[in-house]
Order: sequence, then structure tokens, then C-alpha cells
Amino acid sequence: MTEEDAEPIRRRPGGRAARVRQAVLAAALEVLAEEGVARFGIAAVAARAGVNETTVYRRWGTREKLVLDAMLAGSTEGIPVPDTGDVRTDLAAFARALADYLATPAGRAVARAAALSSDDPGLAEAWETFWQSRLELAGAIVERAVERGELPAGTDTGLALELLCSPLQTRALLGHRPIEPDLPERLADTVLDGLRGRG
Amino acid sequence: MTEEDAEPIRRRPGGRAARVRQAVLAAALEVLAEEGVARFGIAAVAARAGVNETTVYRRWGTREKLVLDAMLAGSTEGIPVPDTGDVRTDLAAFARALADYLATPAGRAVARAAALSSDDPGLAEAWETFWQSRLELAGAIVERAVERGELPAGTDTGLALELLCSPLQTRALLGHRPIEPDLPERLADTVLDGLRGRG
DNA sequence: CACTTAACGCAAGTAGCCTTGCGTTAAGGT
DNA sequence: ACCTTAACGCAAGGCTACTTGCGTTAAGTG
Repeated sequence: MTEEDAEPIRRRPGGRAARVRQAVLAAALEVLAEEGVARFGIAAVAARAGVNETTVYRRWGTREKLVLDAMLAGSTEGIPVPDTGDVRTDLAAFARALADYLATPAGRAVARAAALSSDDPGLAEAWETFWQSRLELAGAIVERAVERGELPAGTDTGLALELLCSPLQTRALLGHRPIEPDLPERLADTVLDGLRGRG
Repeated sequence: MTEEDAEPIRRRPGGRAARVRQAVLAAALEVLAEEGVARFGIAAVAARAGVNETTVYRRWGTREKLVLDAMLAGSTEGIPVPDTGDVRTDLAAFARALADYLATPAGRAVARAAALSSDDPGLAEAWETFWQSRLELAGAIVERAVERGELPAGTDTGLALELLCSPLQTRALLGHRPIEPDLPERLADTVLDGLRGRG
């Protein structure tokens, strides 16, 4: 099991390589947003980046890996996590922001791309951590609510966010049905109080 | 707006045509379950059905349409809808059955196929009605609960099922994270009583 | 049974995706 | 400034999905 001690293989992170990388990743995000996942091709990305096709194939190999890398590198900023002091307001606002994002071409494309590449175990795990890191940020909403006494101690943060976000993601993924304006609020209400209502 | 009166184009639903159709659709479901969506190809389906590739291309045109047609024709039976007299038990059992189905290769493949072909407006609408018809059957669980007084009148049946099923669908679609054994029950509990619990 | 033609099989051809070999450019060390 | 070589561009080739033209089979009709 030789790790990497046998061959030093000095990399060259500076100058041209980094420039090419940035250009390709930026172009990938643009093509993804404009053309969608189905028409997303290496050729289009390479042309827009002003780079030869071969370079993209050698560095990334497949469409799926390129999309994943572009997402990991490009979208460091995520959905804003509100903090108004009220759980219901926070959850509704976050759900609304997520719904708006998923309504954009880029948002749709990202969700589709993740669904596409979930066959490969390695890529699926990478996407999982990607989503996980995003949801952990929003977990603060639930945790703050527990501290304020709005939610009981021991509340499952992951389950709460999954219930809130999954309906939106599912609609974006496999439906053509649009997300109604009041859906985020109704989701927040039901997640908090259940179908039976309060009391 | 000529409907279909100009060209009668007498179809031939009997005999060979129907035989070929059934063979291809059955083969499509098999290939879909065994190879997955990514490796799903017209050639493999045609070979397994004992039919020439050209025939499949001429009748269905694209992979997406073939998968959709195979699903619509092949899986008339859906997830069993329990009726135990208790909402919580019914919802948990249905969620569990759905989770089990999504864990099978065929279930995963179906979900992925729907996500793939949701770019085409026509196909997306067809898939939407497909899911819709499945969820309407399960809607009986909520409606019966309302009649029994377990749930308040005016309960949103669609929202209830969406909250119950979406987390399972989302995990199957874009994660590698498995569905924990107790997840269906926890989903049913939270959907009914909310994060704040009962009382 | 004879006739029309929808539906199928066969084979050749096209196009897009991806790989490979080789020469060239430029980054990083001496 | 010089050398080594990682990284890129170019061009040719292979592979797979898909299309098209044409002859053949068999379903439906009188």
C-alpha cells in the first residue's frame, strides 16, 4: 500500500493551472444554469472557458465530477439562516429562501446534478457532505429554539430540517408542479404543531 | 386545429404489435432494475426483448419516454394502503412500505428516472400525474382519520402525505444515506404531533 | 383468398462523447 | 539564465447512441 511517498510528483498550483481551473469551474456553473443538466456537456464548458476539451477531460474525467467540483468551489455562500427570535418565523423564512433558490435555473440544476451522480458511491458521499454542511447551518434555528424553550430538549434537529426542506426539494426534483407562495409557511406550521394542530 | 379526422391512420393493436410492446416494456423494467438508470440503454432493452433496436427507437424515440411508458403500463399495483383504524399506525406502515420500495433497485431506478426526465414539460407532467395517482390512494388514510375524528376537519391531505413521503424520496434520490429502521415511525409521529409534541 | 399497409428487421450512415499520442508552453527549482 | 517536467493544445481515432432508407413480414379489410 504505497501512499504518496514513492512519487513526490511536484504539483504546480500557481499561475496557469489555477487560472484554467477557475475559468472552467465558472464556465461550468454558467452552462449548468443556462442549459440545464441534460444539455450540460464538456465541450460547451471548454468552449466558454476558452480552454481545450482535452484539458477538461484530463483534469476532471467526467461530467459528474466536474459539476460536483464546480459546486464545492463556486457556491461557498448558501441559503441565509434567519434569526428573529421566533422559531416559526425563522423556519418559514428559511423554507421560503430555499424554495426561491430551487426555483432558479441554477438551483434546479444543482438538485438534478446531485440526483444524477448519486450512483457513484464516491460522488454520492461527496454530495451528502455537501448537503449536510448546508443543513447544519440551518440547524442553528432549531438549536436556538430549544435554548429559548420554544422546543423541548432532545428535539431532533436533522429530522426537523428534513421535514421542512424535503417537500421543497422533492417538488423541484421530480415534479413540474410549482411551489405555492404559502407552502413554506404551512410547512413550518405543520412541522411545529403537527396535523392535529396546537392544543 | 385538426384533431384526428384528417388522417384515419388505422392502428393495429392486435397480434404482433401488442406482443412486441409487452416484451419491450417488460424488458425495460428488468434492465432498469438490474442495471440502474445510468446504464439503461435502448440496445440492452431491445436485445432482452428479442426485438430489433430500430423498432424501439421508432416506437418510443428516447430513453425517457420508454421508461415512463414502462412505468405507467407495468406497475399498476402500488404501495399497499393500510387500514388499521389508527392514523399513526397507518401512516407509519405506509411510510415503511414506501421506504422498503425505494430501497429496492427498481424503486431507486424509478425515482431517478423521474428526476432525469423532468426537464421535458410533457414528460414532467406525465410523471406528476403518476405520483399524484399514487398519493391519492394513500390519501384515504388521512380522510378516514378525519371521519373518525382523529384529525380535524379541513386537514390538508396532500400536505400530510408530502411531509410523510418527501423525506424518504429525497434520501433515495440524492443521498447515499440509508433510511434508518425507525425513521418511518418518527416521521409519522412528528407529522401528527409536530416537533413540540402533544399537549 | 387477395390486397393494402402498419409495423418490423437489416444494414449503412451520422453525430456527439470520450480517449490517446505527440508536440508545445510555461511553472518551479537550481 | 538554464533545465526539468507538469499542464496544455492539437489532431486523429474509437465508441456508443441515434437516425435513415429499403426490403420483408403480417395484421386488418373486402
